[in-house]
Amino acid sequence: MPEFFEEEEEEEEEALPELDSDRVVMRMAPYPSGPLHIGNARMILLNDEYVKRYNGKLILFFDDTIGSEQKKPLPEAFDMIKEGLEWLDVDWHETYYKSDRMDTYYEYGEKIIEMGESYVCECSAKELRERREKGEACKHRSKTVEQNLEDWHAMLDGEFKEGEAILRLKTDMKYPDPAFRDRVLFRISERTHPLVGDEYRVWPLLEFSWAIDDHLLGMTHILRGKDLVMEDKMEEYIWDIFGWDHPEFLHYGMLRLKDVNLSKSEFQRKISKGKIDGWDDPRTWSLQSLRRRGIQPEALRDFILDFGLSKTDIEVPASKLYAKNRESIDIVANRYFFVPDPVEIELQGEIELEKAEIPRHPDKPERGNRILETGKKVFIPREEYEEYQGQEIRLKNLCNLTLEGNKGIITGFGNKDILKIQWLVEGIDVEVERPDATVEKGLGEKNLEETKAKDIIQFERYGFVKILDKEPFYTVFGHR
RNA sequence: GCUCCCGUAGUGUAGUCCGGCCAAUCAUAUUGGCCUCUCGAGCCAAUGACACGGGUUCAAAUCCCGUCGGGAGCACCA
Repeated sequence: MPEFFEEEEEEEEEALPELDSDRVVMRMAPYPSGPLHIGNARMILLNDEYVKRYNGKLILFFDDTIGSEQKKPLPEAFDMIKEGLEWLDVDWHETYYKSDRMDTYYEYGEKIIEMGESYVCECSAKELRERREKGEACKHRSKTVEQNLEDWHAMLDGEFKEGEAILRLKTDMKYPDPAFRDRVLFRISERTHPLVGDEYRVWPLLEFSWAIDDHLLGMTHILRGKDLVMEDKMEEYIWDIFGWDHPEFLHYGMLRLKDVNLSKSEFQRKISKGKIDGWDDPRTWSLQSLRRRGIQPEALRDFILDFGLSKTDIEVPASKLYAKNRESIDIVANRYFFVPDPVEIELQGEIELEKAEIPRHPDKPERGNRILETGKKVFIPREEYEEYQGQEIRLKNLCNLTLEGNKGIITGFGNKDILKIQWLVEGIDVEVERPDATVEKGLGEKNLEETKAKDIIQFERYGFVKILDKEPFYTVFGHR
């Protein structure tokens, strides 16, 4: 067993490119608008994997600037993110908050104005966009350093309202990449921050705050998605202004799960409107929701690390994650019968067996058998009841029968190579929460009483579920 | 439209930097067989790819040019 794992880890590491460095300091920078979800896992696990491999330092850096109206920091997100990291077995060494470092950003913001590299712009967002497109500078660009410093202090002192003034970097309005023309460094926001309240009204944008912090905290490697490649150039531009060394950038492409939507802010809206129960709703694909479904952290890690560091955009079906997870849980999950949407049928003929004995796990006989009562009246799933009318099927470990309406005419008892289905003569009410958040009801065998909450079990022919509650018996569906 | 990135089997991925050891790796998927009283697991086998077109070279998945396709950015979000 240990050998098996060692081997697998070595392969995993070889899949990642080597870093050309003997010292590694990296950071994960989640934005606290909700818990981490499977889409963030790539950023997290790649960082963690590299740092562990090089015995480096990993910093958790909450990117909690004020955000936007559509993307707000959420007070409970901070703890949910840490909870997700712990679940994923990520080791980090220090924790920082952007909102805690505002004075540092102001200090360097002022420096960059003094160096004549930035200016306070009073254009509206619309004007700015139009000029950026045309490559035209506005009149504010040519102000003197003294005027800019004065306006900057006016911004800080609250003399401008939200949207009335911003600090922009002087790159070049003719720069070929329109995205790079005089980007915004600071802007005014009158929203209340969940940690620092109304203490600040001028907030840095990520490019500036990162340029400062990545240098100040001695980052050696910066891992980010392809969607943020332009931030590389911004950071380099700012580092050059201050004459600082450049850390190395690593990029990964966009990861999409087929048929799964992964927007944190969208879920934030739905949750606040009450359309979704909470952050562990299976539809959110948050780490919390995956844990709830019985996904194992090592399966997720395996799944993600398999993609390596490629810049290719990928779309993978969730079934790939399930395949990994099955490797982890198949051997631990004991088997039980669950009859979804049960239909009662009456057996015709003599029943030979008083009890049916079925192993708890087909590959682990040492776990013993579970015993099921037999009887004339048997519940079977409606799906098979309807689909196999007139055909011979087998009640697993009990008997063969031909379905004739609500009657089951017994044809024999020996094992036979026909469809085998689960059945019960008695049982307890069981609910299964499906990945689409609907709840399927059915009958579960009485032996389920021997299980514990949090156990992962398999309902034969149905799939793996995690037990959440025993009274009432409530489970969450993981996958087949 | 402009800028940047990417393009290996159904899906991912190794190999691309430093051309030959690549008639191309591994996983997953699919199909068939074995095993198993689950549509689970396991075992064995098969299927299946270098986007296209030029060029350089004794030799190209690998280098160069072009084309096509996909993605990202062009927010006072991250």
